Amino acid sequence: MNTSQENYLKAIYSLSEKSDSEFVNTSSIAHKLEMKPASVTEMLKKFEAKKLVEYKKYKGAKLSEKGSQAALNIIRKHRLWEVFLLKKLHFKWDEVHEIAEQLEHIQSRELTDRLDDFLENPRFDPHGDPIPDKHGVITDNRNTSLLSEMEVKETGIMTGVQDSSSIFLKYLERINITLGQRMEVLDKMDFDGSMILVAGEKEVSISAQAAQNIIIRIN
Amino acid sequence: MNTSQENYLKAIYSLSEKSDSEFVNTSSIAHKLEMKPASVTEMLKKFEAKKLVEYKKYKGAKLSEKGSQAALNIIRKHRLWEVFLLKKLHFKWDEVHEIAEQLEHIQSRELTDRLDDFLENPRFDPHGDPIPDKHGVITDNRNTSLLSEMEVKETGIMTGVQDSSSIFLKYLERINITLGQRMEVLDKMDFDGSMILVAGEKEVSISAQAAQNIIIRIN
DNA sequence: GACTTAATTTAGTCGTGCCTAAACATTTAA
DNA sequence: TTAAATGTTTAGGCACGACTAAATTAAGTC
Repeated sequence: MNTSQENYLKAIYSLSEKSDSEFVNTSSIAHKLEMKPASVTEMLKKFEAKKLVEYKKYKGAKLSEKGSQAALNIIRKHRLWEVFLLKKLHFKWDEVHEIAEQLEHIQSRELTDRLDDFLENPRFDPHGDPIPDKHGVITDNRNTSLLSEMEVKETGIMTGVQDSSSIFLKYLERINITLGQRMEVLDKMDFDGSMILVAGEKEVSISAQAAQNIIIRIN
Repeated sequence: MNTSQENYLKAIYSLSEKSDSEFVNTSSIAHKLEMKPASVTEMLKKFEAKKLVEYKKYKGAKLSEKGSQAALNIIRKHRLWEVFLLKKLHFKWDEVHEIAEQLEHIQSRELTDRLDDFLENPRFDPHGDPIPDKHGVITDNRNTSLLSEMEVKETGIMTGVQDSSSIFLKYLERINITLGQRMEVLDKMDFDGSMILVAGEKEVSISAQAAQNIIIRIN
């Protein structure tokens, strides 16, 4: 299993998380990995042979138990390294993703588990995503919703983002929105779907597009 | 520049360090990388085109300034990660090399420099090898010799090993020889070249082969 | 239900880094 | 100084993971 194949597994995992149907189709994987659908088809056939996925022609692929475990292991490594980069090396939260993309492919079970202990077994990464334990189990007890789905006067705490691209994270930092902040929805504008919030102490206006990418734990 | 090419650079660097002639030949590189000479020839031609080495047919290759800097950068990363694994994650000194072989290929200048600071700018790795600084400069002020070259009654401090294979390091651990230990040569046996030492507090017998792989700072 | 459109797969190609076998150059020894 | 032995390069091939273009299947529309 090399870096390329691990990236396929991650892509399939994250797409199947968000999609309603069981199978993820060829073109969505291709789009996510910035490759051509033809290349994806080839790889899916190889994965089928290795029993990492169930593959149905013209329908797509679904991770097997073995494939899921492999994907979760990579996600675990990615998120642990992100914590390391932020907490120990003091990177900013929009800088960690790119480097973790490389570190997640380091092969050593022992390393991952020791890193986990060194970081004192964090349960969430800097973007609020839960970190699978060494058995691949995610205990995500967040009662979550997207900011865009909240009603006026509802409150909650920002626990994560759906888009961890540098460009989005920089935007959030610029308008003083950070993880862990309590938020209350003051208004939703009919005009463009933008929202007015109290975030931290201040009043903030946020676009509909941004609100669709912010995860809130309601309470 | 990928992992394979970085390994070539490292191999050329370490061979040219030990050899007397300027150029390192094809077969020694091939032997070190466990590849066939034909493959090495091909890669050397690519490196020549990239101006990483000077390549002379039937003679071998010599790193250019650019090639040396690239090699030193990889060595710097390798040794810093070894320190991290030993000091922070509490791996044993014979376990760190293998994992550092992977970590050394992570590409991020910023990461390397931050790691250096996090580790408080160590000057030597767990095997006693000096760590190049961010400009690729090695300040190795050790007045070194091989244990095998010491005379009876000479003393010194063990500062490194030439062979960092797990099998050798385990052997040293088993006979209670560790880095930083003061050593005095009590006897050299004509029979097989083995040596009797005081290492730490105890008397130890060590084979000629092992003594050729132990670096001592004389004083 | 036939037809158009969109998605997917197949077939064939390419660059990379490795290989083997054969040709060639250099070194060593007679 | 030439012949043999050794080391190096060249030529051709292979697996891998990507691609394009063409063929095929599925889905949507009239």
